[in-house]
Amino acid sequence: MTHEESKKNDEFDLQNFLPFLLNQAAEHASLEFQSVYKGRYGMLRTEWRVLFHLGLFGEMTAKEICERARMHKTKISRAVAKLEQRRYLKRTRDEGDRRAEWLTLTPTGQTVYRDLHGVAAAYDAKLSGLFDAEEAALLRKMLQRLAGLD
Amino acid sequence: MTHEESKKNDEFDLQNFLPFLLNQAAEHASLEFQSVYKGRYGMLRTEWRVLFHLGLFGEMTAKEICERARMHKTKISRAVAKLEQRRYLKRTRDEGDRRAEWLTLTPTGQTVYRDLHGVAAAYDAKLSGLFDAEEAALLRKMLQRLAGLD
DNA sequence: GGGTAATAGTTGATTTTGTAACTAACAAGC
DNA sequence: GCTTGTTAGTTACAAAATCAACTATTACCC
Repeated sequence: MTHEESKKNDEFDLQNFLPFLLNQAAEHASLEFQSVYKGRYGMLRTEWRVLFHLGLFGEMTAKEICERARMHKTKISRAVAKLEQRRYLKRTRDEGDRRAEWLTLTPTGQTVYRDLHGVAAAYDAKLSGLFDAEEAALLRKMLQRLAGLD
Repeated sequence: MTHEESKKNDEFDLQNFLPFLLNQAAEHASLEFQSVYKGRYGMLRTEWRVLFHLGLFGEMTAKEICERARMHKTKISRAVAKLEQRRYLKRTRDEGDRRAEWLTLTPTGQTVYRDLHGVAAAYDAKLSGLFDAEEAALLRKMLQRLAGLD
């Protein structure tokens, strides 16, 4: 059986398997933007995400970032350490519960955030521009559903 | 400024940033299925993908899998080694070009593939079932576009 | 209040991935 | 047919992700 035949017999092929497709799209969509925060600031994706959360939501604890970003706490812990080391954020112990600490961006961190936020917004617009407005809105809704975010 | 306020002021928020959304959806969608191939056969995602390619397309070289799956050749190389070790596939040198080798599933490999293929198809149907038919078709088309697969 | 369990966050060991350099085989030009 | 360049695939080393165990603190509850 040739490749073409086996493809035809199979109505379920790889190009249509949603987990695979989603992964390909996600990887591809991350690539271009990744080169910006990596290139300009030597940041990892984990670090970018933490920075982005703090920039968007203001003061947060590591635990809150875990939940929102759905990342493991060890990843957060190391990303926070790196961002602190670069003076992008500062930590403040919660005096009410001394296990927790509040994270906020320093002025430097905010500058970096604003820069990257701008790039991100532009890139998002570029991606959205592949579709017309209703399609793009529908896409977001479907992705949120698939991600279990609704 | 409270979290809610800062969210409202920002028309561009994280829940709508496509690379983030895509990533969340992809991770979430992979999770359930991942537990099957991991749990039943102790396979990694890379290995599952190679197995899937060979099952769907028949005989292939590592290079062809690289291109189709968009995975780096070292990942393929290691996944192939693992699958061979478990006797899921066998390699045959191409006598025309002795650098290349053809990979095919063994009967054992085919059995595993058929099992996982069934699970994957069912899971895909479940995910697609979150939307009506046209929406699901549109979603696939949009993801292919985002992935640069069209 | 003392013991047990739970929680926030960190650290260390293991596994997996990514990057570069490598081997072996082929190709092209002269 | 020898040199140079390219390609298929592997291996070695560095970077990063995962998993388990750990510290410090708080909550429960008898």
